[in-house]
Amino acid sequence: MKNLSKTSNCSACNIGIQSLFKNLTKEDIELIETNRLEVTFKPNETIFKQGTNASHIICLHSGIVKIYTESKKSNFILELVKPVEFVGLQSVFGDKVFHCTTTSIENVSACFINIDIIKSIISHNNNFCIDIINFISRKALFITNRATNIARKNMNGRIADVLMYLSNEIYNANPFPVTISRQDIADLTAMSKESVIRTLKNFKNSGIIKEEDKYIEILKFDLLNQISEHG
Amino acid sequence: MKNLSKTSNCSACNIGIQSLFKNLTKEDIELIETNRLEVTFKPNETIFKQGTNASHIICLHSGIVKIYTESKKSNFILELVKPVEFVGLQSVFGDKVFHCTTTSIENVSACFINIDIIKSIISHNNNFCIDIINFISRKALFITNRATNIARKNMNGRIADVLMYLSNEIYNANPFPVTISRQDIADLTAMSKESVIRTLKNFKNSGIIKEEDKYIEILKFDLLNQISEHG
DNA sequence: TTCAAGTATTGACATATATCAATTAAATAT
DNA sequence: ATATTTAATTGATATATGTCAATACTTGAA
Repeated sequence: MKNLSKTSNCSACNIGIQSLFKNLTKEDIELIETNRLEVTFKPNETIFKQGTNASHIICLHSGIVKIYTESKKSNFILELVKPVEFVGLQSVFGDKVFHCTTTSIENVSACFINIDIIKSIISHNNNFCIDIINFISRKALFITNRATNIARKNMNGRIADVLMYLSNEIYNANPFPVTISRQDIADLTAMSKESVIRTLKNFKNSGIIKEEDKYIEILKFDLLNQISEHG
Repeated sequence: MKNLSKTSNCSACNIGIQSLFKNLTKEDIELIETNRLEVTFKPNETIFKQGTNASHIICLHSGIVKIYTESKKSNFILELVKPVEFVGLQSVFGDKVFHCTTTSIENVSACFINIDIIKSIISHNNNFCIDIINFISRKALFITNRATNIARKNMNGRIADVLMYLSNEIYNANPFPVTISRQDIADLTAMSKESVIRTLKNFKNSGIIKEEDKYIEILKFDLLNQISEHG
């Protein structure tokens, strides 16, 4: 974890209509700009640790992170997050303690923003407030879907889900680079890594996917969708 | 589903420091008061249906409801909700469509509040806004824990969890009345109902719980906790 | 280039959990 | 009170998934 001089600015991050910053005033942005802390991480470094005080959120600037709950036995990855996106809001507002650990999967750069700054903007900027409500609501629905799919689907269905998730929502590519490990996929699907490997092998043998040079390509999207639905 | 004349008022519901109404002005409460629709349900009636438009939230006034995702194969109950509590906020703000079905378990009375009313209050009452952020954040963390526990624990652990959940958070009693079916417990724990029955039987035989006249009593709380942690 | 350490793969086997069918008990309607 | 439906229980069996141990493959360090 290395603290660098600022290589970016908030306005540059504030892209796309879905940004949480879209209703900030110039002064709000300035406030964040002067109070943020830009930090870089190499792969596999801990950004937030489950159980610690939630005093900051991050704005993920580059690189993918995983968010997971830890235990002695195993980890369960709730979601992968790609830039530009915020991490930690639920914990900050829900319990002041992080319920999950956040770890870099690739080289990551992120801005730490003290929660008091966010709260002070919330207290006078109503539109920002509404944006946060929408953001956290969408997170809640996402986790609802995750819970349901884990509870209901068999291994084939869960692997089908994770493949589409990686292609459609995380890497936005097909073929997509496999920068996560088999263990990560296991932790995403609540399976053992051996079962992940076997299921992927079956999918390859059935011509549903292809893997080459650390890239996976989805060949039969419809079939994958069907497997996701019916196991 | 029967539409009654109003038998309650919002101020009476607005009890306890954790209420979502605690920062509403007199005028805000009045606005809700005049626009709410009080409705009663017998057991097993649908209040919100998954997939339909999320135009209202409810304030649950009496009786317990279950919130679950449906599919051909099976249902997965995300949570039980007891009064006084709000239902539907995540869906309203996250996607405008209900991701879950809400069904009465007992006799239920609830007020339907149009989302436009809520939004109009949000737009001028910043403290209410913050209360909603906190509320939805806590929901998100709750589901996070549910997902994690389902993903990680074996049948014994999941049944231990559900027993403590019912006693500590839903019925607030020990012994507590079993107003939900074995199938409901199965849908809460992502198990088959036969496995639920067998696991409960084991717990009874081990003297961990006792069941009499539709009441379950937890006898060995520490042991149950241990089972929840270590399977 | 070789070595060491981690990661991926495979096969054999154990086990947890679901499914199916039959029976009993409880709730509801007639 | 009796019949009918629904829910709970039980046992036998099938199946999905995990575990363990051995081997191969990558990757980065020396």
